Amino acid sequence: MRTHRCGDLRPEHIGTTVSLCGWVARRREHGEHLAFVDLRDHSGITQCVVNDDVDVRSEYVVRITGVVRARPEGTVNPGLPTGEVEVGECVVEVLRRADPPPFPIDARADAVDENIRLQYRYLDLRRERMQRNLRVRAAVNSAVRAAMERQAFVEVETPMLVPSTPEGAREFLVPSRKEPGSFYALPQSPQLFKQLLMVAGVDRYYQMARCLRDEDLRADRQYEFMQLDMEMSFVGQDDVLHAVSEAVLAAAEAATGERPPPIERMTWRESMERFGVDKPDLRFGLELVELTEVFASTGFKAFAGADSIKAINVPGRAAEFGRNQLDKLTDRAKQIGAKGLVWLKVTGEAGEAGEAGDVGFDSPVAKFISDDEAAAIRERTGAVPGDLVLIVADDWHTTCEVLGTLRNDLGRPPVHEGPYRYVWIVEFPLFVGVDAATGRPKPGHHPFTSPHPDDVDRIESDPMTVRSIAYDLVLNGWELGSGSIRIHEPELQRRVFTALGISEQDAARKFGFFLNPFEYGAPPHGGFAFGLDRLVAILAGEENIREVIAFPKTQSGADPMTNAPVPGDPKQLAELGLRVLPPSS
RNA sequence: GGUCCCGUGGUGAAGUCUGGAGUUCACGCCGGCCUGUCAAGCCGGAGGUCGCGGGUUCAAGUCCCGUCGGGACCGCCA
Repeated sequence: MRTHRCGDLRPEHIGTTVSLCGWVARRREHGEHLAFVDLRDHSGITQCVVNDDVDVRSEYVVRITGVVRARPEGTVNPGLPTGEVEVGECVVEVLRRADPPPFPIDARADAVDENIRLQYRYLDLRRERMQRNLRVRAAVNSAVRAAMERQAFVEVETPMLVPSTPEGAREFLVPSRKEPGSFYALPQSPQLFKQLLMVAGVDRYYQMARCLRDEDLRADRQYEFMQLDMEMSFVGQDDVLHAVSEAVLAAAEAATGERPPPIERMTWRESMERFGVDKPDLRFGLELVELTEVFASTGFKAFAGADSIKAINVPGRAAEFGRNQLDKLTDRAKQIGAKGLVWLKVTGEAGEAGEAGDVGFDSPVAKFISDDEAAAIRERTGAVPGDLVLIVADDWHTTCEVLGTLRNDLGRPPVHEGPYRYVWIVEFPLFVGVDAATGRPKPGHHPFTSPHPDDVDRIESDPMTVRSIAYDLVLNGWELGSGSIRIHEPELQRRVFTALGISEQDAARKFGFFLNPFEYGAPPHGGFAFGLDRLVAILAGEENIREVIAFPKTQSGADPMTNAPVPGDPKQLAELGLRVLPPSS
């Protein structure tokens, strides 16, 4: 039907007769004998000149045949890739009339209520931005596959109907028709299967895996999402990191045209100390400053005896923060778990080089801070008049977390601004926090994660200090994915289970179908999984993964286009042996 | 489960704090004019359950209560 696409035509095509198919983006009529029709398809827009009366409206589907010619002097449109040429002597065939769309099919729809965009997603996707996002996604998928194939990974598909597993995210359940009252679960990840593929001798497995988790949705979380899932045998951490890096860097190059530099590494401990989070955004400063020693013998009650005292210095922004905003910062700090937040506005005149000058703090607690302490704060944070210093004193983890959150709130640029800063976070703790019910440590990654060999001795004596061979990949403050080297020896697995408070009977009951196969010869192995939606969103310059998913759900898990979810049909329910309870009051 | 923001012709906004006739702006839509425009221009027109329900009031888009929908976040996401 067509000889070219709407974004193809250039001066080199002048003189050729072409046929274009697409949607009418705009129509500019100048009386009966001259009209401009901008024709759009996924590749772009071309201006077509019609010298007859023509009845086309916005979004009509048409085929236009004409001759490519240079635009007359002074009418070139530099804003359009095809702007040096136009198609003249046009014959227009209307293939399908169209109702006026509910919103303009161009960048103006960026401002339209997202619910309406989702209700008419097929129109939203017709727009340049969304077409670009779909194609960035396709390019990333393709590059990732190619990188995995190059490295001798074998694509294996794992089932979507799996047994429910006790740990981890809430699962979607699928009722069994043949066994009423029994259910499949949809996989929150192919974790168990991929490790069994290692037992099976597959050696290197990968899959573009759809994962489903029935947890509340966020800007970076949907019920269903895609992971590059992979697992390797007879490897250590460096091998896994290298293989994943190849895929991620190839994907980045495919999306942006530029291959990023090798991905740097940082320990979890350093990330927490410097950035207060385990997914640091390295694009900006505002790093945490250590002050615990400064207040070792302080008279200030809020700081005395605190496990950890840290600060961030927000340069030059003291004046922005009135009492109201400072109260909001304090509320935010409390929301994260802090007992309070100390703020100091640095006042006065900085001294000449080497001189202290006449510098003070404007703060409700200024009178509790000694001159020596004040000088140490200024020296360590580098604070000068006009700066806002925020201090938290609490246990180490809370102090880091609160300031890390404030750091992000106060300094984090939009995700598409500035450079891409990839970083591996390594040496995560094996255990994180304590289970309120059992009083036992909780696994940081999952219960099959290998402890760091240097720390194995402390599993029993000092479990909370044991590091693991688990690692995360982080890009511009977003967690892209995580992985670990797995335990393949039963003795070590037993010790970790014991630390977790899982008895042998529990282990057999909960994980038996998974662990028994290891008895037939599990190779040392490890793997990784990273979220493709998140990677694509950042590479496409989007703040929200819904923008890179063709048909996403809203925050409440609904699809305004299909109206899913819908009430169960009584016949279907009966066949499945299900009865719906009335909503609890 | 919780906190905060939003809901006004097809679309986006103003109006809400401080109650007084569905008022306004831009885009779109319909009709007319127009031979070089390009998010064309000019003239005219149509289009509304102010998300929904209740309350206060002589009077509610505006105040109060509830509810539904959307978004950001906390919890949750081994």
